[in-house]
Amino acid sequence: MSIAYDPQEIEPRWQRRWEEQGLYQVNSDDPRPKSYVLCMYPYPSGPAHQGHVRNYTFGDLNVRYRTMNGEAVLSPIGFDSFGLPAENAAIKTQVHPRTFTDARIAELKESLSRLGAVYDTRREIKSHDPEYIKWSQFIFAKFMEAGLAYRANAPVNWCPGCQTVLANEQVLADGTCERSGDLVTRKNLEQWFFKITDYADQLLDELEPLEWPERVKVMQRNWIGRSIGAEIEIEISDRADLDPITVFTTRPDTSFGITYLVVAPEYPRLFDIVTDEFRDEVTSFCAEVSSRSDIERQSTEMGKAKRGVATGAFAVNPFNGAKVPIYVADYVLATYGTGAVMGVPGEDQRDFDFAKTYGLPIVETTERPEDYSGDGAYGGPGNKINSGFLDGLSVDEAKKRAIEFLSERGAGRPKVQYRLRDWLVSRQRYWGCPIPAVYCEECGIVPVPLDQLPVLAPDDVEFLPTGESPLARHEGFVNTLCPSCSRPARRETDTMDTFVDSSWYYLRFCDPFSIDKPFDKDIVSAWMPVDQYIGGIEHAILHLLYARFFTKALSDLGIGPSDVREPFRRLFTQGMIRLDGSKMSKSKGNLIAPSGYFDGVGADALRLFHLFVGPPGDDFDWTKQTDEMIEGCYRYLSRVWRLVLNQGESFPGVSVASEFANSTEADLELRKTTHRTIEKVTSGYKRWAYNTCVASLMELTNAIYKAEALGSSGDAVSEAKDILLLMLAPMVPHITAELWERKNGGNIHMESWPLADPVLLEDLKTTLIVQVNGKLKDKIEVSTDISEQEAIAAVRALPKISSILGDGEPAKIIVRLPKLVNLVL
RNA sequence: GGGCGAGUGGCGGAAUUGGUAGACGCGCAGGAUUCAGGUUCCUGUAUUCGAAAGGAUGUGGGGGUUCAAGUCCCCCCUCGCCCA
Repeated sequence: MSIAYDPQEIEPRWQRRWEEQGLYQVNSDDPRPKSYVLCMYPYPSGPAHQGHVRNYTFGDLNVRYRTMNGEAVLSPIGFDSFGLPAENAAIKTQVHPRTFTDARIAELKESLSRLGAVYDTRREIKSHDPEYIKWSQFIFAKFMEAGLAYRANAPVNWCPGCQTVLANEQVLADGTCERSGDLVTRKNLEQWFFKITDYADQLLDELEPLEWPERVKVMQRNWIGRSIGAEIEIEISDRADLDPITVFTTRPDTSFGITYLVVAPEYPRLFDIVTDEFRDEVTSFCAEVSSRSDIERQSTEMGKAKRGVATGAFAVNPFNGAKVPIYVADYVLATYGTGAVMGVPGEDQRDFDFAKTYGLPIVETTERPEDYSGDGAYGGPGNKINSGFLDGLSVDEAKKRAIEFLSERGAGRPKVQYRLRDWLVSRQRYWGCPIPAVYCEECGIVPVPLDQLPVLAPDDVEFLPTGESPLARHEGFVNTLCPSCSRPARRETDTMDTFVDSSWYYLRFCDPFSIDKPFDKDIVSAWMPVDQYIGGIEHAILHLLYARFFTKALSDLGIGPSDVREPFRRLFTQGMIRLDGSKMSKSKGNLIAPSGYFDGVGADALRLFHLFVGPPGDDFDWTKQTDEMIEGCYRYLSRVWRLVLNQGESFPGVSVASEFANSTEADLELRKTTHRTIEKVTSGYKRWAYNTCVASLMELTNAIYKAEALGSSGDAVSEAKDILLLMLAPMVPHITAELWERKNGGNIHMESWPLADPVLLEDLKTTLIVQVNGKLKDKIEVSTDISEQEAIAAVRALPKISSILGDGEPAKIIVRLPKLVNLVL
């Protein structure tokens, strides 16, 4: 009896060997077909949790599987090491964020290493590394030169908890900060933006061919929110001194149904429009609205809160000359469209509700379908009515005709509107990449030139909970010379959103060795796009949209290769791990830390569990039963261990068919099972159905045990064991490497993925299902080339069937050879 | 309110094209091994009627299409996510 399976002895040994051997170091001149497998850039929060384990198990499995399929696989790892937690810790403990972060990185690296994940370690990247900062800043400066980075005064999201400005994407649906949970407020501040809206159309259109989960694509489409419609200039009645109000609408066909106009409380010219009589009321209304969140304001359920007040002014409908009142209402946002909308209560539910509340007329301009029974607004198709020259046209025809009418009169134009806003990138924080800009009284805003990069934040700063960046208080940092005219100037003290760092790291991974540029275009072109990107669904909008924007912008600026327009060809979003029963919270932390499992059942058993527990894309609940299931995985691996080491003799290599000339019946059965398993498991790997791969491999294991008991020959058994190990190798690398070396010598992960012998996949016999009225009655073994007559005769001969039939005849016989015969009585 | 996804034993889940529902594992029960516990091995395990043979029912609920529905169609319920 061999010594027992001891992961504590095996795993560290192999982890050391993989690191020493550098097997997963690849170069761009590798003759093998290239591929690129990447897990999303992790924030180093300390030792890995089970979510990491799942993520990096999928990543490592893909790297090893592709390598066994003959590809040169780029498998890098790095750390998204800037961010608030390190700075918050600094404020609390006065430990420098770098010290704190480096310690967390070391812990996460240790976890990944103990998981058995393999990387090209030469390519490691850290966002806070001066080399990386330099090129992030270089890109920012290039964006400035190209007008893609600009400063603007804008109403911004301010989180009082984080004491910083947030991007729209970082504000949750309920108006709270995604990080701290505090209610986000509005502030007018001058900030840095990236002009992502320039790329709105490309970001939308080029989403189509990507092999991404459909729901991620849908989320991005919604986020970009392209709507096609028209801008209409609406004159203010009896106020020739005022410019018209511009409204945006996707439904110009409903223009004859305009019964009022609404502007946002923040509408810039609101107080030009308001008549003296209404001025006080409007003023107090606006003050009241400013305390409501956008979400509240857009909600359709507001209870009794006042949604709007009249301004006393009137507008003239350019279509029919009708005078309609102008209101100010909270449900119109200044930041979307023009900050003014036309009120069409007949066809828009929110307008309908508003009109009802304020006693405004409602005009229907679309003929309702005959069976229509709704009593609110109707937004569906139908012919136009009450619409002058549009009457009788369909909605689409009327849209076109209405835009023509406006264009002819200079009262409007076709217009495409986006929901996507420019990306607010400046943060009033210390632990981020400093924005490389200098304010000079003579030269204005000047980007810091390449030869003065990186701009590094000084270490001798005070971390205080004031909300002001420590950089702003550091005289030595703030005071500088203008790079352009050398006069005294002031340095920008804001840092970049950390999403900037994660927007180009995958490009740097292709060529982290360049010292005179962020990366070499040709080398990037050789590896990109990422063939398999793996991460959580929580990044469906933010990170993935920003990275796509960067890829396109860098390509246009000539920094990235012209042929790489999309970063991630295929995306897999893994399911989340939830903790069952949020009540038992105190033990949670301990429950999900993987280190206890590494120390106990080993990394292989934990990896196997994550692969086996269910479909990789599904969420799963971590429960009390989970430990027992992990134990089961460990038991299975022990079983494989005993199976492989208990053989009498060792057969090197995977055997070929000719060596099996004298096989017995049991051998043939085992070989068929083995080769059918190759088919099933290979297809499972391709479909990310790893849970069923594990099941099939367990079945194969059971079959080998059985075959040995039945006296199968060594060759068939040895072949089956080899193939079992090869197919387990990407999943549980340590035990398979150990067993392969002991059994056959050599490195299993450099072996080729097994191919099924087509001869062994052919079935001579199969199970034929016998049904009566579609219900299963019996099964018979038949040869696969059985004829219809033979099949029917065999079915009739069954005692069960003949007793059911008696003297009667079936009304109909359905035959699907060679699988099924159904007698219909 | 709109869109997308899901609902299968005590539990996690299987079932490419409609054709053996519950693979595989966990748990549980019985047996063998063991001084004993653990380990390991074998057997059983959807529900229900039955001593058994065997029968009936069964994939959230209700209809439908079909020789045949977890799978396709319609309505409804519950949960999750995204957008309002």
